[in-house]
Amino acid sequence: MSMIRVATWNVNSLKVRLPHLLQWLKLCDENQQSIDIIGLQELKITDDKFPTKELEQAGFYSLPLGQKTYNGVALLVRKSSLAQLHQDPETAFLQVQKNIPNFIDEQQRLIVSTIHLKETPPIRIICGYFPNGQSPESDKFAYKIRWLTALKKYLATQLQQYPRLLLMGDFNIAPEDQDVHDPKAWVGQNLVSPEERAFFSQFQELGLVDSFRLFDQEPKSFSWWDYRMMGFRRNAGMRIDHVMVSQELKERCTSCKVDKVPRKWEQPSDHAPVILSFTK
DNA sequence: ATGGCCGCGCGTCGCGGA
Repeated sequence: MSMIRVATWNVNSLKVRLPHLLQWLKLCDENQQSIDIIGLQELKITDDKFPTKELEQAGFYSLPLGQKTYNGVALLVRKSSLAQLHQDPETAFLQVQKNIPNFIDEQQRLIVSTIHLKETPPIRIICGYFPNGQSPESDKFAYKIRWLTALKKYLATQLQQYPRLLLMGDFNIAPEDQDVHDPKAWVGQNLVSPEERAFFSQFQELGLVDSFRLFDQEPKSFSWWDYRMMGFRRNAGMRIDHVMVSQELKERCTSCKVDKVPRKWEQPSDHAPVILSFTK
């Protein structure tokens, strides 16, 4: 009954948050809740500045896709969790895809790879930093819709190919009103619009499951809190970071949790990590 | 009370974030 743990975390600048990331990974280890695979978003650094060495010293291989100032995503995998034949930076990440195929994009928002962990079939991991969308009238929203449309198409083909598929990241979509601290105040805004939520439903129709809702959760569970207005202290947040899994993985899930601990630290990211556990 | 906080860049304010 050996466990795999996958986490997603929007770190809001890896340069600033590397100490938190390392601290958090260590804390998980100490609690016997070691993370095997991590998807990061909002790196805000180019690949030449990615802390490959520090993360390798912490026991992880990295697959970054960064850019200056904005966006940027990465996958990390624990070296010791990899199948023997893949315990090498060259073979840790297989069948890598950077950004959505056939979708021309300046913004670095999607990283995909197949990962072979010990004693379990390979897992297809998709890590995304979905566009924010600003407001439904904006050009940025139109871009978000185009991005989501392209992603949906890609997911459909990936699900045909990979029975063990996991899609995680900062979706910038609160799927339901229970994922919003004050649904009335958010009516008509991005993150909650019917158009964005329809994409989330369509991902579910493709066979992906919101793993968080497979389990009992505290009411008002969120993954992001605004820095302003004492958002975290008032628990005025949103649940916009998600881990979706294919049917074959769904059967194996044992828990999905938001870890609010690092949100309480000094100079935190505005997002908390979400951790999914499933059996091998 | 419609703001308030962060991180970034050729920067000392404006933009983007959600």
